[in-house]
Amino acid sequence: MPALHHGNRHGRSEQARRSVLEAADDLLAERGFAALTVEGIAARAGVSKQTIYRWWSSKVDILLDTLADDMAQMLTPPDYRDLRRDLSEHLHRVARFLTESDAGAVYRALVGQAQHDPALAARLRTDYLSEQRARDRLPLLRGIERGDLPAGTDVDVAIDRLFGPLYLRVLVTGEPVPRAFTDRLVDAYLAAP
Amino acid sequence: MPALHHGNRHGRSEQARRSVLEAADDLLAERGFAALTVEGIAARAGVSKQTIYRWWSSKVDILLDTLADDMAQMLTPPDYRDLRRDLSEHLHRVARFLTESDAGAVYRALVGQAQHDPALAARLRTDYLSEQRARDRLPLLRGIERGDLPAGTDVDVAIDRLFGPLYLRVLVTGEPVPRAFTDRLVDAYLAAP
Amino acid sequence: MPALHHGNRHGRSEQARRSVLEAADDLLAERGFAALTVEGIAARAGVSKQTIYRWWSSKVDILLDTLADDMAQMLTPPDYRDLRRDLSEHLHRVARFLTESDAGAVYRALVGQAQHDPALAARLRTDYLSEQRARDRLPLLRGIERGDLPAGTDVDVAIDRLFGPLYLRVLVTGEPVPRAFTDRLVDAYLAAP
Amino acid sequence: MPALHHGNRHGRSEQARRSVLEAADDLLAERGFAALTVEGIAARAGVSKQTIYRWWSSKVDILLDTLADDMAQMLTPPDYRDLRRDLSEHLHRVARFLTESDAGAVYRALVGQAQHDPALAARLRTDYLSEQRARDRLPLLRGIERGDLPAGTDVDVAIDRLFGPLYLRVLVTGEPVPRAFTDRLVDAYLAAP
DNA sequence: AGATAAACGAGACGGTACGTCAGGTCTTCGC
DNA sequence: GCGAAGACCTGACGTACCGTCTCGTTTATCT
Repeated sequence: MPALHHGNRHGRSEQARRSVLEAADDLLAERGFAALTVEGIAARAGVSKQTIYRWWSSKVDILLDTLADDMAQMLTPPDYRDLRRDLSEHLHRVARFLTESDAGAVYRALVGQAQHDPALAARLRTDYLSEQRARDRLPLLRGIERGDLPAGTDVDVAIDRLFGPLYLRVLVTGEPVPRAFTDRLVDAYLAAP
Repeated sequence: MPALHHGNRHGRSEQARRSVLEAADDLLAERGFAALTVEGIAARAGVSKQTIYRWWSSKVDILLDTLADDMAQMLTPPDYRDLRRDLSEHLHRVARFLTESDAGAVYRALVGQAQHDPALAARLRTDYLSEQRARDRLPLLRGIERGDLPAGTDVDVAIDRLFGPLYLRVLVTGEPVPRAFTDRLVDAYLAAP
Repeated sequence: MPALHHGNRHGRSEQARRSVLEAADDLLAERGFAALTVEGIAARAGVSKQTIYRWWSSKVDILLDTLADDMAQMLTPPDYRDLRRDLSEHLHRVARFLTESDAGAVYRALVGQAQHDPALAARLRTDYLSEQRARDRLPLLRGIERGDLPAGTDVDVAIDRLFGPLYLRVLVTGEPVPRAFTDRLVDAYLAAP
Repeated sequence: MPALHHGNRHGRSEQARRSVLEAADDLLAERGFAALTVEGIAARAGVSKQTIYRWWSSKVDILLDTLADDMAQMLTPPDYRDLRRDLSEHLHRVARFLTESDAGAVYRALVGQAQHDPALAARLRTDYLSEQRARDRLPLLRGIERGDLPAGTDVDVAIDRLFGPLYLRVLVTGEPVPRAFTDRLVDAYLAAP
């Protein structure tokens, strides 16, 4: 059995890194963002505060770190070679990510915090949202290639129309986002693309 | 000249109330929500902390108080007896409210905070968003009455489709929301209501 | 029963002040200066760190505060109208203060700390030692007045000769300071004043 | 030129040892004992913390190490075969050691620290002060041998009387210790030995 | 000429305490 | 009785060092 890692010459402890990310995730889920503290994360992770501050600049920074992998994994659109189905499935997955997954809770917390913190907003956009936007474009671009959509289609506006109502419900009104709702958005878009 | 009010036997000081609301508004605009503290508001307003806690439960509560009047004032839709024009104008006003006004900044801060604070989320929805939703429905209801829209139109989905993309830009991507964009949303909606 | 004091407009809590001084004294006696921390004092006194820092600048400052009264009380020389007896008694009292009393332990800790901290050294000298020096002079001045000592006696050197050996044992060699020893110092001084 | 030493099989690096002792001495002189840290010494000496902890147990231990040689060198009493002159010269040297030399600063810091640290106090006494006491006795013992002092002279009390006032000024009152003062102590002692 | 093993630098680790800040509560006194 | 003032306890902040630990390198000595 490998002894517990207590630092070495070549870089950080992967063990400590994982403990921190898991502790942050768990505490966010259990108590919410407002009750999330660096001290609490350190205690839960069995890690010293200094170790956290050595590698992350704030609790927000930790949450961003937990988010990186999950988003690409969960939010890559499928390719059924069928525009309607691709959109329907992708929207549904995004809806489930946002409303049901732990990573979605992290994401909502960060978007909320970004309303108070322009630096976080900028970082979210350049590092996360732009990649997600690139993934969201894929089904539409494939649709244009196949001729299912007109050549001149404004893909960004399409994405705003398809996903905007979903974010409105998730972030503002708190209404549920069932498949019937997301499918209706697809219908509306395809009726007047 | 009447001396500054320092308490009396007949109800609260309107002066203190206004100082607090203004101070909160100003500090939010100047430094942002994260730097907004009850102590800072008290100092700026020339009021004691106790006075604030006597009448409001938190800084969020103060901001809610500043919001109440402004929203009804700024976000009541006009009535040109023309569905397209009503929607276009109303969406444009909402966009300007959200992106340019001080009250809009307060609103965004509160929606952000609501991501971390379920009690605030609930209060926002019951006390503010539902009223706003009622105002948003008016142009569409009038359109249905006039026969500009089919009788079975789902007004709530319509609102989600019209305003969702706008919120997506404001709260998430940070992209501007020019009139051209909001008009395009109206076009898309009217093309497939 | 009077409720516990939790602050008021005019002045500090005497209760908090006493708790802190007692806690500091106790902890010094129990664990020594090195283990004395502001956090520990706060916890023991049932007081917040903030309250300590509001009124004292450091643990050293607290200890100085505990010392003020005790020194004048314990170290005022008696007046038997007899030089030898006055000196003998005063030296003995100083020796007991330094070696046996709690206040003496505080004093030794502060003199020790003053070796590392010039600001403390200066403060000790101006605020405490100079007053003690004034008290130490009294028996000798009375002896000069009575003609028991020559008019030109250098009182300060006399004090150095009488008390120096005592401090050497207390601070450096750690040897005991019995009455036989202090009396011998008095004898030696009176033999060649 | 030999490359910098990075360890060898048998025995420690003399270079590292010297760097550490010098760094500790310099930092004590520059910033004082309170600001002296093992990390600071390591950085200044170009040595790793581990190397320090391998050979010394604390910063105090390092300072003790710097002191060992210096004391014997500087504080061995001369032998002029003249009691008054021997004592006068030795007292003067001790005074200069304590007040003017770097080693004296180290010594004062350690005596200060010993007030908070019984283990250090014990070690200082057994390893350093007893040797110094042996040196201090020499002039007096020679005086007794020569018949300059009575055979029954209590040498330890003599040392306390001669050196005590000096320590009082150095450690407590901070007054200067000029030759006139030390000579006066010798006069007083010889007048009533 | 290796192989070995002690001592080295670097630096990450779990901790303790620091001194500061804001939160929310309580008490006094002036108007 | 309201409001200003401000002291209080609580709890988290981010920092400085502590003393421990591993790692990969260097180098004197022993095969």
